[in-house]
Amino acid sequence: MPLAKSTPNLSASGPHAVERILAAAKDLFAESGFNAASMNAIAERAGVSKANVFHHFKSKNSLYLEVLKTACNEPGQIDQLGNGSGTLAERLREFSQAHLANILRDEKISRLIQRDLLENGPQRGKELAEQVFGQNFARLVEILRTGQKKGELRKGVDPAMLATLLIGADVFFFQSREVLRHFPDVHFTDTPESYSAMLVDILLHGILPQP
Amino acid sequence: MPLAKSTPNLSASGPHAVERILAAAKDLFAESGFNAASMNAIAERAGVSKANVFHHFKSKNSLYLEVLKTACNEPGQIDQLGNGSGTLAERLREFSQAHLANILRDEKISRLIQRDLLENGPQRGKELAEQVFGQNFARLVEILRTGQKKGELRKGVDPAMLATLLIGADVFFFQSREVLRHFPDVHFTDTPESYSAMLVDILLHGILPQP
DNA sequence: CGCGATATTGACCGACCGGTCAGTCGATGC
DNA sequence: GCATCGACTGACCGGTCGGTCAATATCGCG
Repeated sequence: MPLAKSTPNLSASGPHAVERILAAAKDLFAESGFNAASMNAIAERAGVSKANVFHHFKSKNSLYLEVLKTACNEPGQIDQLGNGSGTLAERLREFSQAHLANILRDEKISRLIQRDLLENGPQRGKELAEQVFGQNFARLVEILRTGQKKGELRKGVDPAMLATLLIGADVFFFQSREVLRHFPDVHFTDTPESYSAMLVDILLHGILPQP
Repeated sequence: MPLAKSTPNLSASGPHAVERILAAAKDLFAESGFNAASMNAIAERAGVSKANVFHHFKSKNSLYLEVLKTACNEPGQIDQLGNGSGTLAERLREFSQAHLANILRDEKISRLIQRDLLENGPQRGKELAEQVFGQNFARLVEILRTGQKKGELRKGVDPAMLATLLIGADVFFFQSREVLRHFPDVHFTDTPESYSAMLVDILLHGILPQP
């Protein structure tokens, strides 16, 4: 047995108990939801006793909130908006691809948030809007708005609507892949890049002939 | 006490027990999900004993499946695609508005399906694709494809992608209203018609200036 | 009326839930 | 050596879960 500094835990390997509990809780909450993920299961996966979980977190709900908080602050959730150079078309393509890749990479966190919003309704919706998504959404809208003032964007387009469409298309792709996959006409479920590319192409040029 | 025909039930008023159980189960499953909706609560809301629920449905899961089946076959879920007259623009506008209105009107069913897909994953995704959404999606794609052959639609556009975008935008609006509502830049959360209108406008003409 | 079938019920079961509690263990400071 | 403290544990609590069962109420039918 290797000697970690002060060998604080004897049950399972790796990091300290609190981190293992948080990791196990994140997995189980994301897989099964709040109710279906039992404290017994979380403790077992973390390699500690259930009582120890309650020693570190005063209740199941506080553990859940802690998981949510740390999950939302993980690196990778902050979207690279690509404020930098390039035409609007290039930047949008870049953003859409990066955004969709983020969602797919942190699938657990995405499912966690999706579940939370579904179960906790409007009240949680406000919290998520203000504390998690608000800043990034506002930044995206601002970028689009300045692009519109510089003439890169049509006058009649509402920047907030365009931002909603960009994000919503990715979110819908994420959570409906398993349905879309079985439609014979759909060929992009396994290549998110091509989905992003087609999305931005339609948004840029529209669907009417003769641009 | 009024004399209904043959007065089959003495507990609660209205339709027979089975229908009341199905209605109560639909409500509770949609509100709370499969696990959180207890058979006790369903029986209580239906005005019967829990044992009676198990008399009519052999298990909680079979009751759930029955609810899903009847819910998906309810009138109003079959989208009016507006095969009829009018330009492509008019028909798309019509379809998008009707589709979004359908989702919002049958909110319980929409939440039910959303929950089911989230909890039962890929396996249920296949069932939903084949038995519930497949026909309507294929019809929408077919309409778009014929429109493309008649030159109403740009060549480079993938009809399946456009259909996904049309449906996905509405679904995302439905399930993210409570978040979007709290973004100061967003003004369309209370007027789905304007959302649909802006959506179709962007899809038709794109976002670049000078069409 | 009586009789079989069906609808309905309250009492009950084992399993599991979130949460508590008394107490053990090992490190630290004096 | 010894008191103290946080990490940790197994046993246990009241309560709820899905599901069962024997008994009763009500029905359609001859």
